[in-house]
Amino acid sequence: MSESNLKKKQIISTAQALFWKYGMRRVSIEEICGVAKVSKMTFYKFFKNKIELVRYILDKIEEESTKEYHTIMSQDISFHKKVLQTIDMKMKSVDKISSEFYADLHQNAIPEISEHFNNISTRVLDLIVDDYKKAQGKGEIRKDLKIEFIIYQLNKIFEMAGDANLIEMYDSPQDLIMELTRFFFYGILPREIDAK
Amino acid sequence: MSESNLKKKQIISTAQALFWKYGMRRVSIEEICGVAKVSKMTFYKFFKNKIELVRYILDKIEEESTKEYHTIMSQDISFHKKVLQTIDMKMKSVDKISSEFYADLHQNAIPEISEHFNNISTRVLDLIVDDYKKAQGKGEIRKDLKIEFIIYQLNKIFEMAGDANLIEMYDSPQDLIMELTRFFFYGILPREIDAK
DNA sequence: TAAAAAAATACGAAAAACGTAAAGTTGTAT
DNA sequence: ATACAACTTTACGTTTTTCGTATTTTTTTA
Repeated sequence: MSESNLKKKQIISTAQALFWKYGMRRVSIEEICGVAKVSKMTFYKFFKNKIELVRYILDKIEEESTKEYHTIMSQDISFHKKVLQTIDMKMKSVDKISSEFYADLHQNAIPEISEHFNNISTRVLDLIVDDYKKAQGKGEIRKDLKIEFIIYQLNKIFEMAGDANLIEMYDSPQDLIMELTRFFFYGILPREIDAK
Repeated sequence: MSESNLKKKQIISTAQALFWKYGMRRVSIEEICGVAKVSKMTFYKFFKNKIELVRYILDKIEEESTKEYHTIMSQDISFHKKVLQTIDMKMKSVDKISSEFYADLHQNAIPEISEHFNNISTRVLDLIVDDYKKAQGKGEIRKDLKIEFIIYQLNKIFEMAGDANLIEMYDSPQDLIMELTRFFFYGILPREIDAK
């Protein structure tokens, strides 16, 4: 009973990571099992097939992402800190939206799933965009930046934070995340403080 | 004779794009033909099989990337401008190194090809890293940034510039590229100039 | 309009992925 | 020690995908 949930979680998290990168069409059940170190039989103990697995993952994402988002944004702290918290929180869980997964859901069109996915992502994104636009209005974000662009960059951070090629450049994944975060805020140019 | 080369180029560039995103294992010949709008027979007119295609692409990359790089860096202009030129030039051709393609070459290990690829990428990267470190020494880049991180971010720019989801946020791909470039240099925070 | 190039169709063979069954392993609680 | 549950391993037949080629039809170009 304690074990069975662990295996299920292994399946889900690796499937999520693989789907994210490659879309679901390109990822086989056998590959998921291989990476998750779970036998095929165990997979079929939990999920009828790949589509059921995707449905499950999407449901999970919907629940988590809306809950997480509201927790962060309802706090009474600066926008800058909220962004940092967003990054920190998302870092712990696997991220929600990837362009590959997204594209696959759109193109392959298992109608029920692709519709479900659209509902989730648009709802969540609308919330975020709204808050960021307010922050931009207050001068907390460069005015000549498109907010949608920022959201996109935020998502990219999580992709990159999981990139093995990048991780191995640093002593720890945490160091990489800090670098990514600083880059997100400041770009590559020296800041006035540094130049001093 | 004029047409045949065009078809070949279509095959190569789409294959390159697909391999880049998904690695070669996940991309079938039929898929390449479909996207490139070329019949399968035409494919086999030019290449014996997938491996031969990959070999051809790698050879092409080696030649192009070293040549391009030297052209840019031998000029007598500021580092900042060289970076802009690098971005501009790479933008025109498909980029060289992608993490997926890279990972696939490493793992699947068709030994001859994977070795060849390693030689190319390390040689090119060493050149770039060297120049960027010099620039950092001169204070043209924030000192607390790892140079390898910058190279990685540069590569990401080209990935993102081809992302359909991002492109459709902007009036033109050029606008997107400019946004990406500004983000690369300045991050999201307001600059002193703007704040004024 | 004839020749060349490419596409479309069709096909058998090979490989990969699917889904299930049965037997073997491991850990664990009694 | 034993019985039980979770999981793995092995094996297998089926379906799907991909491969590579042959043949016919369409398009291009000279």
